[in-house]
Formats: sequence, C-alpha cells, structure tokens
Amino acid sequence: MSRIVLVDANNFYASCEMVFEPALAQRPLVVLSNNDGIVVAANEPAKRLGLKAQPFFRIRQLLRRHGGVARSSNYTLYADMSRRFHRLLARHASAQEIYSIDESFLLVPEGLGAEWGRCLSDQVRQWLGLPVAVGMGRTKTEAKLANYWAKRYRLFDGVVDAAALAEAVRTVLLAQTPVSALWGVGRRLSRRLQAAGVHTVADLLSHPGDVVRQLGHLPLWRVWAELQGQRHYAVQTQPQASQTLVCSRSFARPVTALAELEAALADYVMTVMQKLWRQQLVAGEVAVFAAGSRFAQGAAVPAWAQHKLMTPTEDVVAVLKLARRLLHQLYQPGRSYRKVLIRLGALQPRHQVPAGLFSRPSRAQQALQAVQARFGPQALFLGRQGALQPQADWQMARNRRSPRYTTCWAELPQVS
DNA sequence: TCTGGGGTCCTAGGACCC
DNA sequence: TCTGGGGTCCTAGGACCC
Repeated sequence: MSRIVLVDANNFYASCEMVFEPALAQRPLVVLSNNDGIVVAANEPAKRLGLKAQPFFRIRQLLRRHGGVARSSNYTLYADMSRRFHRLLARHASAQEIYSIDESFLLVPEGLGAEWGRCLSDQVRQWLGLPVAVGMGRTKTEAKLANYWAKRYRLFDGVVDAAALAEAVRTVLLAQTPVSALWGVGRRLSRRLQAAGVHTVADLLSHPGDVVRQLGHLPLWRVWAELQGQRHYAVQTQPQASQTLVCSRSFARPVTALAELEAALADYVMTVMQKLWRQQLVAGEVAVFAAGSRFAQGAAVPAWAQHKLMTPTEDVVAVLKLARRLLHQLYQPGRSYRKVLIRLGALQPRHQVPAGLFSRPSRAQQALQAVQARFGPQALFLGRQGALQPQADWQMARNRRSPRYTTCWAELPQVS
C-alpha cells in the first residue's frame, strides 16, 4: 500500500507576494479579498499581531501603526505560482490530486518518510521561494492531521510523518488537538461535539464507531475511521467534471439601477460560459441570485430565480437572454444591491448529449470563441457587457494589486 | 464608509405513488 | 367517526472546504 502525502503552501497568497518582494517578509503583510473587503491571508509578522480573516477596515489602523502592508488579491499571479507548485510536486509522486490552489495530495511508495518530505520541502523553497508544510499518513485524513501538526509545532520543522511518530508523542498530540482541527469538522459540528464532551481528537477516538455515527453523521464517522487507517477517501487523480459553475462578484458600491445590474450580469455570464466551454460541458439549468448588503438599510432581500432548460445549451446569447429574464423577475426596484451571481447547473459533457438535442453554437459564437482563443478572453465581448463602460464604477476595486510578475510582459520584475 | 468567491456533499422534508 | 405505511424522487438549505 502506498502512502498519502499532503503538501500545502503556508500563507499562500502572502508568500507569493513575498517571493517577488522579499523585503515584505520583515513587515506585517495581509492580502485582501476582492474589493479589498476582508483579509484572506497574512504572513507570520501579521499573524503575530493577531491579524486573520476579518474586515479590512477594522484592522487598518493597527496595520498602519506597525508599518504593515496590505495588498489586493492578485489571482493572476497566484494561479501561475500555483501551476508551478503543483507541477513540481507531480515530479515526485506516482499520483497527484490537486486539491486546492495551494494543496496537493500525493501518492508515494511505502518506505518514504520524513526525510524524503524534508527534501521535497527544501526543493519547493529553493525553486519557487514558497514555504510549505508536509504531512504524511495512511489516509488523506491522517495526512491532513499530520500537516496540521507540521505547521503548528516548530520542532517538526514543517514535516510530520504520522506513521513514524513515537506512540507517546502521538498520544500527546491527539490529546492536544481540538476536534475542530479535523477535516470536515466545522464550527457547528464542533459545538455539538463539545456539548457531548468530545473536545479533542483523542476524545473522539475513544468512542466506538456507532457512537461516533450518532454524534455526527456519516462524514464524521469516515474521518474517525480514516484516523485508524481505513481508507474512505481516494486520491482523485482525474479532475472531476464540475456539477455547477458559478460566477459572482460584489460591487464596489451599492447598485440600484437595473441597467447596471444587467451589465454586470452580462460580464459574469461571459465568464461562466468560458468556464463551460473550457470543460466542454453543456448546461441544463440557469440560476440568478442577487442580494443587497446584510449591513445596509434599504438593501434588496436575497433572492434566487432559476429555470430548467428543455434542452441543454452552450449558447452564450441564449443563456444571457434567460439570465436577464430571471434578473427582471427577482429585481426589487429602489433597493440597493451588493452582488449578482449566475450559476449554471445540470451540467453534462457535451459529447454525451445526442446531436440535435441541444443547439450547436451559432456561427457568431464560433467566431467569438475563435477570437478569444487566439487573442485572450477579453478580446471580444457582448454589447451587453459592462466591462468596458467608462462609467462602470461599480466594478470590483483592487487598488493595491502587485504586478503580474510572471504572466504579463509589461509587469516583469526588474533587476537593477 | 468599508464585511470574498467558488465549490461539494449531506440531510430533512415535501410531493407523489401504490 | 374512523384517516396507513413505505417507498422514491426532488429541492432547498445548511455545513463545510479552501
């Protein structure tokens, strides 16, 4: 049986920023969400100040007082760094599951241990400049937990092999680790477990399986079983086809006018259709959601409208028409909106749908796709889209974005 | 003043059937 | 007056993940 390894990058977005601006490592650094709304990543100095996920406006003063820096999310940069990161890891594994932008599960031969893990970690650091944590175990859940320990306890130096821990060490770690640190145990479930007297991972493991099943339903039982070495989650080497595709953005300011909502929606439709085309899927369902701010007076109430299609489609104009109709259905005049969302559902591979049961792309759409493929996704767009309207000040703000060092000729790093 | 975006999975409960 | 029981399917919404 092979071993499972979880490698993830520490403070990924913040680390990407520091790769190209090493001086930032000495100062508190936070990376903000879209619209510079909340903190989504922080480097070690910032964490020492207690900075973590929370609204930016609340920590602005504190950050300034300590000479800190805030950056807007630079997804172009992070996505490119992520691609390099996963590709490097793939060289060292017989199989790889890219689990998130900064995490991979790897299958490696039995017999490799912490020493191997340290070499891997060194190489990632050397080649990409990214600090990582490595967790090794019999199952994904155990690898996750080992990775948690690797990050949390300095003496492990970023690498833990759960199988190689001395029994006494393992016992102490299990007794010190809160259940909420387990994969799949969120806020609500951990509250329930606490109420039942289960505070630590050791507490959970002290119960028999049927009791665990009662306490928390199937997923918790699986986690419990995986911690004893039974595999319930396989390393998924093939990316799974999406079941739904979403595009959603918050606005930089409250929006009341239907025309502005429509323009934003058209932008999101184009984006979500590009995802659909990339995966060669067709959509059987279209849904639109719009809502105001939870914190504002006179804000629109969250509302969904959706429509099932008689025949699945990949036609951007048809989807846009439908989405606009749905938006009109749920629009609340006079109320202010903070976000609009489009979701495509009932997806299936386009080649599995019998010809004639869905509309083939029109000549116009084929031309659109050809131009976008050649000159980039922004090269050609629909007239309804708001992206290029000069007055579209509702668009997402990213006022503190770093250069796209690795993907844009005009923004290459300069050495002097 | 300012509070993200993109997903999956599970469960409860309603509708419907015999 | 009395008003079953069991099954399936679908949907909405919650919980959780990064």
